Amino acid sequence: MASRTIENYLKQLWLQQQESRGKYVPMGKLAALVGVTAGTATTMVKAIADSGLAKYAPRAGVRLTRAGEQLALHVLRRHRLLELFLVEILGIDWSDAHGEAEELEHVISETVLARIDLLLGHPSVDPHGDPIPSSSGTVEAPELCSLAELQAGSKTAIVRIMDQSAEFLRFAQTSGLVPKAAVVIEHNNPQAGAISARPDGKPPVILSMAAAAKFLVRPCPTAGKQRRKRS
Amino acid sequence: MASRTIENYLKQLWLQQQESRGKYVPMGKLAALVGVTAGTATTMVKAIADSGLAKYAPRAGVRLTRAGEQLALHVLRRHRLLELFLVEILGIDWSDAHGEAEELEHVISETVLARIDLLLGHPSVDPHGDPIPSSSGTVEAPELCSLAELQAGSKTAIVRIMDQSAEFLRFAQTSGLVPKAAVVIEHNNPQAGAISARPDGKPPVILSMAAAAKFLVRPCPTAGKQRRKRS
DNA sequence: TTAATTACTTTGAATAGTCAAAATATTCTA
DNA sequence: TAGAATATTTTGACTATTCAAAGTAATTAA
Repeated sequence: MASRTIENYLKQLWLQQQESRGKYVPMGKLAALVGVTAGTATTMVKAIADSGLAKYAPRAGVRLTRAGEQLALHVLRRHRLLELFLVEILGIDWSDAHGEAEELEHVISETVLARIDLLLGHPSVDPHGDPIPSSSGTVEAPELCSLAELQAGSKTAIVRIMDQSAEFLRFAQTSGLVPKAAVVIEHNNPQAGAISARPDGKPPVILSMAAAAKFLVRPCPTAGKQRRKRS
Repeated sequence: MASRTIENYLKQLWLQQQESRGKYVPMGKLAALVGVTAGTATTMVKAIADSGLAKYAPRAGVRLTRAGEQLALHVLRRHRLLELFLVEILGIDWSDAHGEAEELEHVISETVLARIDLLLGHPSVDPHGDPIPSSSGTVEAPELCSLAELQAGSKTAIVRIMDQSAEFLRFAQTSGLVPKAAVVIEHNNPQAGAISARPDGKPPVILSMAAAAKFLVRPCPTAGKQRRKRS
């Protein structure tokens, strides 16, 4: 099977492809994500491409093949199920779960994974709201908008958080901006470059647009409303 | 810290030293336990000795230093807590738990281990009855005798099983010879080279002396009884 | 006490993964 | 469009771990 190292490259590649809508991922980007030098990434990617898991275009970048995507999704499934397991069953801190899962995802067996999945009741999202790929290697991520896109006065609920760093998650938790939390937008003036959001039963939180964009919510402003607004 | 590989060498070394009462472990033995060639073991052991975790005497063998023992015990603690966790919490088969734990023991963090320990209620033995070293690196294994040493008619209870192989454990389980099971010795004629033991509520099981020796029990024949028998 | 067997060590080579630095492209800027 | 700046690839080297095979020591047997 694929080594730990290769599993990591594939996973990062998949995640990055989501961001960049399937475009070729540049070497420098991949190298940074995996945490190696660009030269190392080039070497590894050529090996990965040789084994049929990715397509490599010199100086353009890399893209996963179907087989590569499948493998990446299996790693991601392990990762996300483990995160949820660590938080729900073992009571590990939300902000630490990601790091712990990074290690475990490469050594957990199918058998153990199946038990975890069962114990958690075949969950569909991890503690950050990220969808858990199915065991057959499919994911559906619903289209969501972010806190930054909501007008003052809107009521919505956090669904997903697009930042796995322990610091950001700690901030999100103490602010009350966790998945399933109800939130009211108090101020959102585009000129100000920041918004104020009030989680249910908590004091309002000021967020830069960049930070607000990391919180995906539902419901969104309706298409109708948006259209009316634009016209 | 120590690599996975080195952790494995140390663990096997510790286990073997228990068997051989602290004597130097010969290279061939260690190599077989770790699953490498003797040449590889020699190379690794020299490196381990250089880092102060073991004492290496060419052509005589290896022995752990105090530091090496400590490290080995931490690995063993992880291993045994994980085994119990896999069986108790995840419902993994008894006979599979050992193999699964072999992998996990090298990647589990102190934090996760502490949660597992807590969840299990700070247990003192793993599913095979092997004692779990404390977090400060101490183990006490009570002196036990084996099924093979009991006379016909004795009643006792299985405490520990000295074989981790999945096949043997499957056999033990289907026979009802599991830790805590009450057992009556029905026949034990030294000339026959085999005994018959009946677990509570199960049909009797025939065991070779070698197999019977793998089941450690309590209570043992009393010293008094033994003396009387010998005289 | 020599010879044979067995155990152990050494040597040379291989693999996976990595980095630093040099060489090459590409893109951006003026 | 000629540099300059930036990104990528290549090269050479290094670490950790392994094996096979050759060499060496110790033990056993005759």
